[in-house]
Amino acid sequence: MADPLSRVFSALADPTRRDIVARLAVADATVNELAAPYDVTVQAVSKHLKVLEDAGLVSRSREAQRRPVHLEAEVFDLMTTWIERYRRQAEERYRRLDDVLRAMPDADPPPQEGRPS
Amino acid sequence: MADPLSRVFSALADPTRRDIVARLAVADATVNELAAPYDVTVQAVSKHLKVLEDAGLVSRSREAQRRPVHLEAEVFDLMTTWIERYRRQAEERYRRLDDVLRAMPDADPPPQEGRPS
DNA sequence: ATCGTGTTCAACCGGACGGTTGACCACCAG
DNA sequence: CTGGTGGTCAACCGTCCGGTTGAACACGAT
Repeated sequence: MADPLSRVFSALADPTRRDIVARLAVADATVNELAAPYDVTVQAVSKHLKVLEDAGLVSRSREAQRRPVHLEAEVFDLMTTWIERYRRQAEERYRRLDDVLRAMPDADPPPQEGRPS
Repeated sequence: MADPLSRVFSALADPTRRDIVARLAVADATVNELAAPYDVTVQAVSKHLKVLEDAGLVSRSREAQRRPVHLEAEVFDLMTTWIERYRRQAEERYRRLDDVLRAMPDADPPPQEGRPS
């Protein structure tokens, strides 16, 4: 699974990982701090962090023997760009469809047009 | 995996599924039409559509014996809301950190502080 | 009633995933 | 150098996932 977009989406598909991101948005934290709230082993959390790191969502710097984890928020743009693109496209399509329906040449009269909001 | 957010992220973690969404943003299509470009079986695509449907990204209406697939773009908001929330939070955190650094009272001069860029 | 087309269901397979345990490495403190 | 603490690596386990094949279902056409 090479492509970055897949990695990011996949990384955020896990609730624990999303929660970790949420907490890192507040403040950097060490692996042990991050693992504390969950009832899984520290190793499991370390794995989660590796997934987040591979997705570019997180970076670990070395500070003495601790490895503080830091949220790398730029990658979010990758997703929002993708999402917005197709959301817009779909909305545009609605608009166009409405136009077509409204301009119906002589077909059966469209009652009040189907898609209000 | 009950929660909607996980389902949406997970659904979009697959490149084929993202491509399907991209194509559905342009126009509705049947399963066979959707399957044509890929070198996988129709059944596989049908499975992909089920995943997208369970995530609320897609709906299938019955029209004669065909089952046209339609993109349901509202679910995108679920993701963008989540993403924006933490992106903002992280940015806010940066801003605040900068303020603190700039207002450094008289503490020992922080060499360069750990995180430049 | 029968055929053809479009779609889905069911069973199976290999590989990835989330989790565990146990050993190991890196580093500071005595 | 000997611990102790924070973190990772490695091997293993059960489950999910994307794919296949083969059969079934739904419906229009003949």
